[in-house]
Amino acid sequence: MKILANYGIVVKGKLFDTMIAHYLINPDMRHNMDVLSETYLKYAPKSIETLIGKKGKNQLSMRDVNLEDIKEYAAEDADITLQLKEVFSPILDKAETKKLFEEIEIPLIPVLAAMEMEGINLDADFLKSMATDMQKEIADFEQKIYETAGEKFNLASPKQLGDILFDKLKIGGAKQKKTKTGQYATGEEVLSYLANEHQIVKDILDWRQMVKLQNTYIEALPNQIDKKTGRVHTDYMQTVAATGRLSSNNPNLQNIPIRTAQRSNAKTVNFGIIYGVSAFGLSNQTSLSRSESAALIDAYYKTYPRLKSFIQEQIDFARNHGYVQTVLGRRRYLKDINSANAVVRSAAERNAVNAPIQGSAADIIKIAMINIHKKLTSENWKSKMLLQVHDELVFDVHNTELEKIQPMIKHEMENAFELSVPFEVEIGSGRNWLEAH
DNA sequence: AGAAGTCTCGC
DNA sequence: CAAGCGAGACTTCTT
Repeated sequence: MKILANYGIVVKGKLFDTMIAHYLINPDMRHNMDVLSETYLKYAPKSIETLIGKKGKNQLSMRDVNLEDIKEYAAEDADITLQLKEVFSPILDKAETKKLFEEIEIPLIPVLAAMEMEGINLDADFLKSMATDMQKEIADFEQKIYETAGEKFNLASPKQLGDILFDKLKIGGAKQKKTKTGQYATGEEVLSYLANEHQIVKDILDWRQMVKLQNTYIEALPNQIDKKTGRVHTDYMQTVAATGRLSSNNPNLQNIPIRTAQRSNAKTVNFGIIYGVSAFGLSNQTSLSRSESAALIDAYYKTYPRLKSFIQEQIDFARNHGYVQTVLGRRRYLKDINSANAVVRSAAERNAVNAPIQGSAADIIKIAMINIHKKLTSENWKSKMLLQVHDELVFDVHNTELEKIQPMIKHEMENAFELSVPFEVEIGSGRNWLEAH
């Protein structure tokens, strides 16, 4: 989807793979992991209280704060500094955490504020014409679906849809998955499984995708354009995600569909295994059978003996200390790690593995952002940093700086923090976000 | 009006 | 039972 009308560059770091390799101390691992899982999946069908806050509390927005105030970020009267201090207060006595607070989170505030205030350009004309085309297509699909169903109903209601599909049309037989409230489940996973049973299921999947794009992005984003600046200005939340990631809202610019290709099979497998996916879960997602999935997971552990011990070490550490931590000492407290309830405890154990990987990646890109912003301002670059999407930074680049700025940004990303393995970074440019990928 | 539930977009 | 972290659109239930 074409979003930016500016010239932009995107820098994307292999943060997830790098963090795993770092923790497992095997520099070649990220490549081997791809090869291994691709080998297994080659013939498979495609189908296949943290340190920094709690959800809903202490949400920080940079939008309403005067940039000049933020620049004086150490000042006691800066709202955000006070809020951050409140969130951090229980752990400010710990030396390592104090360092994280003072050297990462506080210096990040003016960086985020500048990005929010800079805003981002939307190609409003393009979105408008896209909305018109999309509206027509959505209406056509609705017509077709209602005809097939033999009645009109609220297609956006999973409840009504479930009754039509499973009670009236009796698709997929008698035994259908239910949600926790007892209505039929009609999620993507369920419908994809039934797609070959009835054309209406395929149509509903297509309709859902179009409506999602239309309502969440194509029509919603232009409404978020600021009248004064003509751009959209997201709010970055610094104290929401349990792992230390940022989040973005009003609008969320971290979930813009920028590429149609999802995640590769290898990625799905790597991702799942590190986070403790079961054979059941993997087979659901990849169309591998349960036993094939179990064999794949087993092969992973055999190929990477450090993987199992890393997982066990994280769990043991969490049991002993009540928290796990990232490379910079960012903590995630896991109150359920010793729970008697196996489901609850297992979830905490997966958190113990996930948090240091996801959180360390967040630490490292934050350092890179601070350093890049420092260079952009002190060296009087005209280009601006616009967005952060977890492992990716997006810049609005002045034409004259296009060649010169790329090595600088790449270098700052790759060298933000020294790990036991190199951190690989890709960089691309284009006239909009899509082209730059 | 607000909360809860369901679903789907991103990394 | 069954992969981590988010935001948000929409429907339905509760107050």
